[in-house]
Amino acid sequence: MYQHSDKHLVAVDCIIFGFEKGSLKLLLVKRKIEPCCGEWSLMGGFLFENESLDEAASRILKQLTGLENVYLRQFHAYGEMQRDPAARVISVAYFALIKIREHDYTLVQEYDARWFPFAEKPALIFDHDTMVAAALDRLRLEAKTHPVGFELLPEKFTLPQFQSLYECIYQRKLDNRNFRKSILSTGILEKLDEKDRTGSKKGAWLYRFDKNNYRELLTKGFRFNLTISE
Amino acid sequence: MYQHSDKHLVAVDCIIFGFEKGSLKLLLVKRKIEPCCGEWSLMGGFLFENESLDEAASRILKQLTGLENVYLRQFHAYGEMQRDPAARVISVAYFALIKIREHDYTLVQEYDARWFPFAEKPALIFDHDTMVAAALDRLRLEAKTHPVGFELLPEKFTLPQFQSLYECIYQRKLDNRNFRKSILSTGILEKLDEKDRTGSKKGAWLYRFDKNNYRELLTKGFRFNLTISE
DNA sequence: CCAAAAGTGTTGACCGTACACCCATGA
DNA sequence: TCATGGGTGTACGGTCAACACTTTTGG
Repeated sequence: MYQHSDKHLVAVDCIIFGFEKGSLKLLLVKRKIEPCCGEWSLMGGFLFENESLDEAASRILKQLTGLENVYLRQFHAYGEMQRDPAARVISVAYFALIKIREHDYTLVQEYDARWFPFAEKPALIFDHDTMVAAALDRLRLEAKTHPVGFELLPEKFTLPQFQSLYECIYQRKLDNRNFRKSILSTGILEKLDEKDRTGSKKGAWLYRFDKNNYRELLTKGFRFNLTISE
Repeated sequence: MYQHSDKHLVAVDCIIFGFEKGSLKLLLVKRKIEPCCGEWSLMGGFLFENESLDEAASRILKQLTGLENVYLRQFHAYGEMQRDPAARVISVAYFALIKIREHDYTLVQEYDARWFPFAEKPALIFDHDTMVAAALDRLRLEAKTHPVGFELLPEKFTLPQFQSLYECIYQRKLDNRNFRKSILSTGILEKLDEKDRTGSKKGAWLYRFDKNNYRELLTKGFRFNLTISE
């Protein structure tokens, strides 16, 4: 079947988001092959004959971070003729949300990779800047209607941290009273009996994402909906 | 470069939406090649060496409908190993919104294609049912925040038609007073001095999408936002 | 005791939603 | 004159947005 049709190189590129010290970060690698060897790029790789696109994305993410079973979503396929000057390559882009503290630092070093705060991101090869911009758009969309913030924070986190994450994602100051009200009113945060005193002398209460209650609420028709007006 | 990497067949499949006689429709073709010859499927084709994904989608849409420059958006790439039993094929899915009256009926006949009301859609080959469901989800998302309804209606249309379209998309009855209020308040509809009397004896006023005013409004920070609660 | 971050309530404006009757016309 | 679909306005409740001071504690 289909013998006479053209075949193509298919790549998968991963936009890897993290959050640390109050800023949203991006994991980038220094490219080791031509063309554009030595320049910054997204982590990517070619699709194998015997794996699905999702499997390829997981494989590539694991290669660089050591992580599995993290939040990873396809968001767009890029297929312009000249996007890679060396060859005609179709690239399917995925974005991942990971907890920075949990990834494998040694792997990142091996790959000559680095975490960049979003604001300090260098120019990337090919159409990777476009991909990053699209991924951020998608993240913004997701973060309003799904509790994805938790994917980027450690298991225990404070409300000021949580708010700061949203402020990074939307590049905007939020009112802390309104933010707390709306996030707490969802009932998906579990307040712990511990404080985090690294950020202040008074200390901030730690919370945990109550996944079970979230699932429970979903079945009752609840929809996560943080209102952040554009 | 990249000599040792696997190459793949890449297809593009189009979910083609239309709206006619108060129902949302889907343009499907009867497949002419094995496997699954004779079964209903989406219109698709393989990506050529010398065209981008978007170009392939336009080409394939034009092949079947004769239309160019219509609303056409990529929404997902499908890459499961076994999705096509005959070969390993990556498929990039696009959805199109067209005005049924404007398409080329003879082409559709040549291809053994047919418009199906959404509710009467037959089972499709491979993962095409999944694609259709995903496309509808995407259409619902789009229709809330972008004035895509106009892509499916003739240039001049009545408010009852417009409302009926939204009722089809969201599978729900809407209150006509509220619907009119919200759509008219956007200021992107231009009321014409004509009535359409095909639907009733009284006749309904015809409107036209005021594209220029819409663009104008966008620059002023306006965002289309029809509130249709899930 | 002071600096620095955490935490806490109220009000007004706007928006979404619910709801029922009259109008115009051709048959 | 009647059946059919087209068109119209209001009131209530809930949600969003704006806003400033007190608390805690380590240094």
